[in-house]
Amino acid sequence: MSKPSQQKTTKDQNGVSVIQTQAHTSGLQQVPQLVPVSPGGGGKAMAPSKSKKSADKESDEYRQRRERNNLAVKKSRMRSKQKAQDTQERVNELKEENERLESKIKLLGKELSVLKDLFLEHAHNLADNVQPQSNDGSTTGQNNKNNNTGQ
Amino acid sequence: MSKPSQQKTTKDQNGVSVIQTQAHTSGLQQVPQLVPVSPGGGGKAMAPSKSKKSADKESDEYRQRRERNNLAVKKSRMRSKQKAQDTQERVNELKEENERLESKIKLLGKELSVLKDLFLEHAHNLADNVQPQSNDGSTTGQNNKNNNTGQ
DNA sequence: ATAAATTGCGCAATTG
DNA sequence: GCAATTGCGCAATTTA
Repeated sequence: MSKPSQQKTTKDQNGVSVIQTQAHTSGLQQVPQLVPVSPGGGGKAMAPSKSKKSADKESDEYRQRRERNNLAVKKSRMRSKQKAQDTQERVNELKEENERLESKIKLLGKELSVLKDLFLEHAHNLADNVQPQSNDGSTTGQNNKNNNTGQ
Repeated sequence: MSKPSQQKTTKDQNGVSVIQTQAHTSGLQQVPQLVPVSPGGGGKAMAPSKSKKSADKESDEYRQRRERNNLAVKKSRMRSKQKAQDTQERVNELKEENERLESKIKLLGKELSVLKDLFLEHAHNLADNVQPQSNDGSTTGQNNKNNNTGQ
């Protein structure tokens, strides 16, 4: 998404950036104050006055644009962060759901197992009692042929 | 993941940076005006010379530290991004797994249903044939009492 | 006390 | 033209 353009790791593509902000803790320091101007090429040497519409710096226009952008940046970042958080939450939710589902599966498996056993038992009963009667009260011997551990 | 520490959302903990910015949204705007240094503390006014080891700027030390930090920052951000991506992937995986589990549940449910039906049928057969024999070849009437739609 | 890691922020180049 | 993104560097903090 969006090429990183060609911005090498050129250390300081910045050129200027610093305006005069800075100050800070360490006791502020001087002002960098530099005017970028174009580097080598055929720089147009526009007078420091207002060439055109004062697109230089300090321009009201400029300042305003910067501010707008800063705002947009902040917003964008906030959204980004939020999204990441949401994603994380989604992971947790899904994990929980997964556990629930697995529990359910286990349960169903057990139920199935029980029913199957019961079933087999009866089947055998029938087989054994092809001809009913007698055999006193034994609960019909339990046999164990198939352990039925499906899955 | 790392506490957000105590950084209020104070907007500009920066110190200065504000040039004249602010304003915005609602429209009001007031002049920021820098903060008057430390309140009660002992304001040490060290001359701009070399307060110790030239930790000012341009210092080799400074430059080196900056570079190191820049590197660290880059690394950190990369990791962060990667993590986010991984999280997203995890979401996808979990979603898939979820679907699989649900399928399995559905299947097991069906199996159970079948077995239960079969079971009931037999039970009824037995009940009807409390006294075996005769009754020719009818498959023992099928009754339908319980529809067994568990859960 | 120190170096590395994080985090908020502003700038500028791109994108859409 | 403008808002949204994105890479980058700075400085303040937090961790280790």
